[in-house]
Amino acid sequence: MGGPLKMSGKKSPNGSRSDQEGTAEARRAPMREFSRSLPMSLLRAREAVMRQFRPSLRNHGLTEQQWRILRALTAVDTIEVTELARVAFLLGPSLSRILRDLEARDLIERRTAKADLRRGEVSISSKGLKLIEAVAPTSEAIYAEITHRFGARKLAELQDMLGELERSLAAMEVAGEGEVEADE
Amino acid sequence: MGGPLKMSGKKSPNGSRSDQEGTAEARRAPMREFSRSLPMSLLRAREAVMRQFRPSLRNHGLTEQQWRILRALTAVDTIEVTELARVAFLLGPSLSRILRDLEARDLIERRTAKADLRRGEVSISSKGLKLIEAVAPTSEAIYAEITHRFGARKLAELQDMLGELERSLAAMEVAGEGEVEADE
DNA sequence: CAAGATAACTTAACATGTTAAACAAATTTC
DNA sequence: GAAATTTGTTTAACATGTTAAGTTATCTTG
Repeated sequence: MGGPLKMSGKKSPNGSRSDQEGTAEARRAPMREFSRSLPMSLLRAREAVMRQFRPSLRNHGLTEQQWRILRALTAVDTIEVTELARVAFLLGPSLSRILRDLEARDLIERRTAKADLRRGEVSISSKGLKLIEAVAPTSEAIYAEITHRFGARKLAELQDMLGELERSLAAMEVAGEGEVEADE
Repeated sequence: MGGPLKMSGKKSPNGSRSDQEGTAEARRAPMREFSRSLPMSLLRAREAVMRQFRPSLRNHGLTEQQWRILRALTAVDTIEVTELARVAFLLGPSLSRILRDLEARDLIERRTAKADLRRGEVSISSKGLKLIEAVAPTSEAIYAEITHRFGARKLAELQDMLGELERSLAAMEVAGEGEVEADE
């Protein structure tokens, strides 16, 4: 996304452009700057990784998000919907739909908290656990292969940087550019 | 995703809910391993970045993908649909729908190639260009702020690593775990 | 050149992303 | 303690992700 923009028209990225690029620079190396933007880099990298996992998940009838939820549930006894949304990194509405489906497939169980009737408590079912156990070996193998190819050291370093990036932006308040609409 | 799994001790999912502390390891550090997986790290990092841009885009009536397309179009005179899908990193069906919408809003122009009637050639309209120019300043400011907060040096380093990760996985053939279905 | 195979899109169908609104249960206020 | 507000979750509505199938045009072969 927001990579440095150069409005079409005059493009003098750096002086001394003696090549015959003229207006055709685009044809030569299309989208150089654009494809290098941080959001695009992150998107492509993630897709490259997920592309490895999706086929295996699909063979077990799971989407990436469904897997994230079941995977998260294996680490806890029960968990509240909101907390589950946080750890599985899903928005409420998506989670709500997926839980409905997973419950219908008997992969999870659900009840309402007695202390607070608004809250729902979710846990994985034995059937869901079996499914996870069936998928896990392949997933682990793929993850190991990725680690091997990229290098364990570098992988750790990358994840450190990603975490740092997150923290760097956590405090950055999002400016909606106008549209302030007087508080009420 | 596929981070090393640890099937936390069998937690008798159904019935016998008496031991409310049994496998408490979970309560202690929920989702430590899971949240550290590479796909989750990439997803969270990207979301942290995009969260900064979305409000501004939204104020201009653009989604992230629509912006990507228009942004890509500013760098070329015209481009074929397939090539556009590649640079904007969108799947054909998504692109097809979005182009239909952008054309209806007169933000892009479209014609079929005379040499090959299957191919569609797309270009940005003057209206689309004006829109881009209206959004660009804010986007650039946000990108600059991100660069400043995280550090230009580190940002470049991060993008290098992401590119390397992509290349590492490019050749890794995706194993669908069985399901070989005899070739036809 | 006509049938078969490819290629470039587009449609279809289902799942999720994203924002807004609805709802019901708790909490706060006056 | 009832009205107003907040909180936890779900619905709704629209846009995109993802895979499969459909369409039309081009290329390959025999």
